[in-house]
Amino acid sequence: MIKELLNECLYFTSNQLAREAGKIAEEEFSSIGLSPTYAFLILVVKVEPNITLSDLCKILHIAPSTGTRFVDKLIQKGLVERHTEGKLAKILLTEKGAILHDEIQKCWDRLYERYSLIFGKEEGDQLTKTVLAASHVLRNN
Amino acid sequence: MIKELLNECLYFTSNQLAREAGKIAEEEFSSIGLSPTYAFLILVVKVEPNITLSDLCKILHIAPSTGTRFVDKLIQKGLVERHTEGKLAKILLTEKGAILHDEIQKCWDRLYERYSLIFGKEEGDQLTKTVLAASHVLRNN
DNA sequence: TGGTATTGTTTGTACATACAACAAAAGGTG
DNA sequence: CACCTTTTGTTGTATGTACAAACAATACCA
Repeated sequence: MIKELLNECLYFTSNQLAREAGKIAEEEFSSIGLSPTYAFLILVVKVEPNITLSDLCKILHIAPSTGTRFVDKLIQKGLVERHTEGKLAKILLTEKGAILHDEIQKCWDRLYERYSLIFGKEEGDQLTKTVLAASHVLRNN
Repeated sequence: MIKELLNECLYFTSNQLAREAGKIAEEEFSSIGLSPTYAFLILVVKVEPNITLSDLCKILHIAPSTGTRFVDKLIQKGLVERHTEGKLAKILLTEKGAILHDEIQKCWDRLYERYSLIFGKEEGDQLTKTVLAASHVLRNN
């Protein structure tokens, strides 16, 4: 059957996994009204204040244009600020962003627990490692 | 470091994997001017002519609205036809679509070979199985 | 028989994401 | 110093995808 054939395709299966994982992550982060990638962006900026846009994008594995758009939206929500210095755009949290950070951290912890509950902690960790390793292998062709 | 923490998050890693796998798939399918999911849609319709939209969506794991949009675009390209019967929308290939199907099949085979080359056949297959299983586990909570 | 519930599809709208083109600044080489 | 190249960021535009609402056809039930 065609369905089985599709299930042997990594493009197909990895997209499915990402979408399922995404649904759960969105659920967990919905309480703060941000989707997961935005939340992660704030986590990164909290740890690395004054980070440049390009470094931020590298860490989050998003394209620079995507990074600009995300920052724009978070500025609109009053959660981060952009300080342009020469050609560099440095990002940092506003007070409001700093306050929200704690909530985000909690969501993140809950998300991890939820995955652990579903897969079992050991296996969940193993899965994540496997998936990460695979994406690295692909990136380096 | 924050990067390591993100790498322990399944949402994050699975999205990365999907995007990397997607890049390669898009490369392979670019010769026919379709992105992978459209190509898969044609594969499915070839095997299951007169399939209903909803069955198609189930097999491809996309939302019905997405399916409608995809079919619209493929009709525009003259590759599939939609025959509405009562409340059912049945999809089938046009002649042009049928001709393209062979090319798509070849792209698909090449894609599989390419993943196999990168990961090794055994490990590639294993990875795909693991990823599929994980997405199933998530789907059933 | 008529009314309501269910199912299947489409449309409006929105979002995450990317690429290509551009602008602006920085750095290097003559 | 002046020019070219590289780096960094932003904007225009496009794509894949989804959700919710609207719509349409059918099924069920009193």
